[in-house]
Amino acid sequence: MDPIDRPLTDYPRPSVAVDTAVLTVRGAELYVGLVPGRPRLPGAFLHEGETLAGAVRRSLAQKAGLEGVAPAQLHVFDALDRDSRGWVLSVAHVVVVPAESTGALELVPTSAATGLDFDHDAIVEQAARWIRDRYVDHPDPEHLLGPELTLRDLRRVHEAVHGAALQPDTFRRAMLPRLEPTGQRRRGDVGKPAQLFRRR
Amino acid sequence: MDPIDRPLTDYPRPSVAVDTAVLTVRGAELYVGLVPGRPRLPGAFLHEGETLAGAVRRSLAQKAGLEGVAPAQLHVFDALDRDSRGWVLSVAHVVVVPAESTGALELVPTSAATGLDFDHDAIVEQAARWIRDRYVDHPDPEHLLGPELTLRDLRRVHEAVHGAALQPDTFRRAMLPRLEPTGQRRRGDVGKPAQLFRRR
DNA sequence: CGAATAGTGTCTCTTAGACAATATTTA
DNA sequence: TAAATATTGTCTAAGAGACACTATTCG
Repeated sequence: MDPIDRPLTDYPRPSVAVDTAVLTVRGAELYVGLVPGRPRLPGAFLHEGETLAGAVRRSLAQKAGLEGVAPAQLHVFDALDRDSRGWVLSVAHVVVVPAESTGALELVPTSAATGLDFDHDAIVEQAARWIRDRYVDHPDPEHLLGPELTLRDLRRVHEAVHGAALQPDTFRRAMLPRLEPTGQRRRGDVGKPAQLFRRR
Repeated sequence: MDPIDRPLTDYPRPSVAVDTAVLTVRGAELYVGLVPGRPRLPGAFLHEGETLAGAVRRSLAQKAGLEGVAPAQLHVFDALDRDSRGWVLSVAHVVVVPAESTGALELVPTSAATGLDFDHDAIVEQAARWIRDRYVDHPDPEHLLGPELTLRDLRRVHEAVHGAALQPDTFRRAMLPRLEPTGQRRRGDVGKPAQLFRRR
């Protein structure tokens, strides 16, 4: 009999956890949310009848009061000694939320999120790389901004995600083909009012 | 007590499997290796005390006689109904081997590898995307070719991976900065002998 | 008006892509 | 010599990046 067709009960099974890097942009920096008072990302064990994304949503709802997130998978961490309590695989996830919606999490700049429990340093690093890749080609794929945005708003987000200053004129020309002008302008600030755009 | 700190025994655990797309290039096409006589990728259940990469290596050694591969993770498939035998997560992997080293696997062009068991169609698709991304910027990151190669060899590989013809001159100029000339030429074929290069 | 921000013109440099020409081998 | 392949020259078009200039608002 082919091994893959043997009954499932023949095998001891690992515990499977999810751990999630909740990312957001505030000011000019990329932040990650930690469990209040602890140097670790929010996580939970996968329950029977639940998907991985479901476990992520449950853990974020419980630990941070966050609802309606869309988790993306990063990597499975499987080092045999990664958890002193036993055999635990962790499926790392990333979730991106607007700055107002970080719930009870403690925000720390990703660059300062080191010395975390388990292999959570590596998860933060992978999550930062993941969001950087996402924002190379698209204006705001994770909806960090509301539906109407100016090029300045957008550039601030990209600068925080990218971790470097961007030239306003080059950035504008790169993003314009992917934006829809609303015909409106944002008034009230000093300076020439900026056009408002929608994501295309 | 924080849920993540409860004893592990409180939770029912899933079975965890690995399933691997073994990719290679033969002629002008990208192939994937299937279990002989079955419409599925080689796979196995994760055993206690074993890493995921270890399980991949074990399954490929057992089912195909393949040794010394370096598996890369793609994605965890976790649909609740993906396996009729019960609760099974599958961690999809990809492995790239030279055309001579495909062991006992049955090679099928990736474009023709549809209608496979479980969610293996999706794994093949992701594996093909993965290798395409790997070969965009590097001459031969997965060592599909031997240590000494001509630009023609390299272009054939890229054409197979990319699934499209490439211009010899443009390709040459794109790859040259990433290659080390050996000073040797390959003789014996018709036409001007081509320079031999090494990966830099 | 002056400061601040938005937006455009334009120049340079690099690169991709294509076509053509030259170079060197085998049969 | 003819056919085949390697390699280089060169032109064009597109795009990134930088700098300077103009436009429009608030205080």
